[in-house]
Amino acid sequence: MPKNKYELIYQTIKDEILSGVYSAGDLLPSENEYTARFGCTRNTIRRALAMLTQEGFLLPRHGRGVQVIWQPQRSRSIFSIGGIESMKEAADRNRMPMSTRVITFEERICDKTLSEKTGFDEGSALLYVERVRKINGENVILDINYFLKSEAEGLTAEIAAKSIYQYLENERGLNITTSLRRVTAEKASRRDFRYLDMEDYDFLLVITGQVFHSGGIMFEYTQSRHRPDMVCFIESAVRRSV
Amino acid sequence: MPKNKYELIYQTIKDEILSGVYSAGDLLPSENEYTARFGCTRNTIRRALAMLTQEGFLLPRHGRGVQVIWQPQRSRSIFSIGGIESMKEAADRNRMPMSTRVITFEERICDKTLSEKTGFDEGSALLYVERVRKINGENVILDINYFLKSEAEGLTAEIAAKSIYQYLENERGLNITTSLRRVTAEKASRRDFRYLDMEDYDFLLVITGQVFHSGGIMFEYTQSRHRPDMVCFIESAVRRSV
DNA sequence: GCCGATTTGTCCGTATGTATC
DNA sequence: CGATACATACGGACAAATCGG
Repeated sequence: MPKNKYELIYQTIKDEILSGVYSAGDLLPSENEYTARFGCTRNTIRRALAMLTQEGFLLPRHGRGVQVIWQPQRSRSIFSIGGIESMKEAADRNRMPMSTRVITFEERICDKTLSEKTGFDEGSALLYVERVRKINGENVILDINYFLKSEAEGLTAEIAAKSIYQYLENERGLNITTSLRRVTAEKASRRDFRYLDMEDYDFLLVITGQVFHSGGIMFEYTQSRHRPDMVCFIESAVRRSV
Repeated sequence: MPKNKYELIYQTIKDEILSGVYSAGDLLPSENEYTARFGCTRNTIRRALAMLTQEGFLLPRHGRGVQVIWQPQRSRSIFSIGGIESMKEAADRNRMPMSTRVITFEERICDKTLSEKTGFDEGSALLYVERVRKINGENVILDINYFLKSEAEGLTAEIAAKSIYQYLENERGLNITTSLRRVTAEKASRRDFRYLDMEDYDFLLVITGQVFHSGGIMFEYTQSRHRPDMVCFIESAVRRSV
């Protein structure tokens, strides 16, 4: 349940777009019409519309109106990398049956090499977790995570099999905020072949990232290794003045 | 040269972060201090800071301040996929010598298969362009573009060798606005092997996208095929309420 | 081509809420 | 508890692009 007005408006309009109230190419009602409908100022409407624009749903045009964009690919998407979303949330969102198997759950101390790779301080106590994601009966994703142990206290292999984010947010009250992500393609390792159903692929789409919580410290380094036919999306890209 | 106040402030603060005026973990001056410095309202400051947050430079925390985030990966980055940027712009930004060779430049009519793949209407006249990007002496990127011919009138192979975006924006007055992008890993095709220096790789990182201009119509379908060691970035990802 | 209405874009000033210290 | 700092929201003004008459 959205608490803020702009979130409510954002969700309402987004639902209307997704349910097909407007078709592609249509102009949305004007901002002034929305202010009347939602009983707020243009600023608040504009904030909600800006979020939808950022996600690639809308194309606002000066003097004309705001157009809904046709998006052939969105329907086929499974995981988006524009937002932070746990695997469980993504699977739920797409109504896909997904199961998780924890293959490693152990403590590690951050050495120099690992520190340079992950950004954790040398000597930090970390939790190392490897999980295999099975979707539609196939093992297609290998997730590798390093958590800062001091921040993820109480995390167990049982919880990791369900949803770590849900535990951290609901039980521990952590607030996941922001992350940086890097996308690469990599040759599959022996470990990838061992745990994933690679079919005839010998490479992977790898998404690496750092996650910060609202306490301000980086508490997770994550790597998600996807079989290439598991497509990932950036919801939108916006051109800045150059 | 930024025309708007918020762009100027955004650039100024961004430059300060990049030049190391603040180090990682530091708190930025408060919004009120910035309003005094730039002579504007908090709204305008907040807009500039929001852009930097979106790009992953900042972590604002309620009641505390705005922290600069440490980013080990950014320094090694070449191309970002959070924004729309021409290859030439990215190369310039990173001060890397890049050259472009046009290997195909021809007209095609959109058939049913192509229409489903690209989203162009069946029967549309398209311009098909293939270009190889050489960076540091190596052919590492194969760019494949379909332009809507009616919108890219006057485009020539000579222009394609320099910068298509520059031509479209400056000469034709088109305004590139928004796009949707998809990231996959793909097996290299014979064409990839033929034109790229693949070393011992046999797969590519592929970024596919649709580009709209301010006229509201999709006028470009683009595919950028990168040798895997050419890393790409998403500048940031933000967690929404779930 | 001009004018006025509409619509989005930018910016201002202010008030209040809420988390942190 | 008060001071500070970010978060949300209000209301208004003017600019700039578009469109119909």
